[in-house]
Amino acid sequence: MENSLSLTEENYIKAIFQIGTTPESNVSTNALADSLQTKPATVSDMIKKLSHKKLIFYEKYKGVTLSASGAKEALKIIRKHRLWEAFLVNHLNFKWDQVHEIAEQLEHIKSSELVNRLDDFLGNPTIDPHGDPIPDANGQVQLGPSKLLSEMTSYENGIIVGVKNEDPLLLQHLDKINIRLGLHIEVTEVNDFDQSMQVKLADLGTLFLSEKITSQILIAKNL
Amino acid sequence: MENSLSLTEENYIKAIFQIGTTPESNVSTNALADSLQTKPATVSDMIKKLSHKKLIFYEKYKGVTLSASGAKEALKIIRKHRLWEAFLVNHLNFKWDQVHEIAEQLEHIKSSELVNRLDDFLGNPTIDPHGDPIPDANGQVQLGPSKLLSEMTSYENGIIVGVKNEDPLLLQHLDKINIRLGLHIEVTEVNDFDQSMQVKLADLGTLFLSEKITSQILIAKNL
DNA sequence: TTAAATTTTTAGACTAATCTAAAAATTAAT
DNA sequence: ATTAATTTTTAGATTAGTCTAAAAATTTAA
Repeated sequence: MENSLSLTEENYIKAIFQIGTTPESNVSTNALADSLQTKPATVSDMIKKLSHKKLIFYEKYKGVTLSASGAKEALKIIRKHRLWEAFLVNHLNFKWDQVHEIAEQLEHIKSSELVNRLDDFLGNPTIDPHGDPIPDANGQVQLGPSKLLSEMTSYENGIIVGVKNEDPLLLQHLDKINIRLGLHIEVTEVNDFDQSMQVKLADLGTLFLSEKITSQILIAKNL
Repeated sequence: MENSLSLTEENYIKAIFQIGTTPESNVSTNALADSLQTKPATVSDMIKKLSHKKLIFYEKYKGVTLSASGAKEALKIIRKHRLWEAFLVNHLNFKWDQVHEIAEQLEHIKSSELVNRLDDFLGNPTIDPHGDPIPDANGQVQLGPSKLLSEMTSYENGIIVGVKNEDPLLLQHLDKINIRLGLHIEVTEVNDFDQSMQVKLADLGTLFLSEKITSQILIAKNL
């Protein structure tokens, strides 16, 4: 139980969470160095440390992924960040573009009691001032209302949260083309004639989908 | 202008401010080590650093005193600490004995905009939940109502904030026995028969005062 | 007023987080 | 399928803050 993270460790965990488009996707050393404004060598060292603490999975030269406990920590930090942003905007009259930097500091304050009371004080909001969802005390995210993939246009993106229809033939087809719940998806192109789509799936590249399929897939806004 | 203090430096400055009963009194290395739960050797090193930054005055083997800029920093930290405590108790329903540890973290958040907006949000309180005064944005402390030294009883203490009477003979006498404004004073004993008092003055030791004198001296609660 | 006790400082070392420069592994390109 | 370019890791140093042990200065007490 004696495992409270340092400020630096928290920042690494959060960055890994935010860079990884899906929980499975590997985050590269360079991407992390860029995001944290530090050098790849530094990241390499820290990765070893976090890996040793079992917060991330790591294979040399292959990037990192959060473990279950790592993801839990990330969600706690994001929860705090977004609750504080809500406080700053809703009660201290900050503009929504002024709160990020301050919330970056406040997110590291350690006291679950404080976070939960703040949550209550704010009326248990589900989204922050930027519209991003606020994880609850258990790390659960209330995803926004989902819509059909077929209703989306180019450049829109989100994560796959469900299928409208349980037809085994459809589900088997989706399995075959590697579409599954939780995947990040972005619409690349929509064909005006038959509404077929070109989409990009995290880590799985480009795919063509007919309207018959896109009209069965539910998408929600990503974290 | 590039002189933002580290968390550790802030804690040293605050401890020096709080241990020194008066702005002039020297704070010893050991007292600081005790207060900060560290070792004298560590304090010795940090003292050199703070001295070099001109936040404190330091003479080897003679303890330290805050400089003007050091005192300003200390007041900023204390202001933040007490404002956050007020927020935690008045708006998040914490009990007054639960807020210190959390405020110890919150006091280090850097944003004067945040502090001032928080101050406004709280209605510009002048005391925190423990009755301690909250410095304003300029570091000015609104001292609580003063009372006569003659109205105090054993163990009560405070700082000398005024004299009721401007009689030169009285003032000269006070000068002679080293009593002056700003000094911390504690009542050691009160004589039931003639109301004369034994008092302890910061750094000046014990003194006997007749009721004629104690009834002229105004005391306010110390910081 | 000299000796003993205490306080403070110095010396040398350790850890966490960082850096630069160079080596090693992977990926891309001819 | 080699070579070139890129990415990642290692090696060796650096800084802030800390420690222990020992030396030096100050204070207290016989």
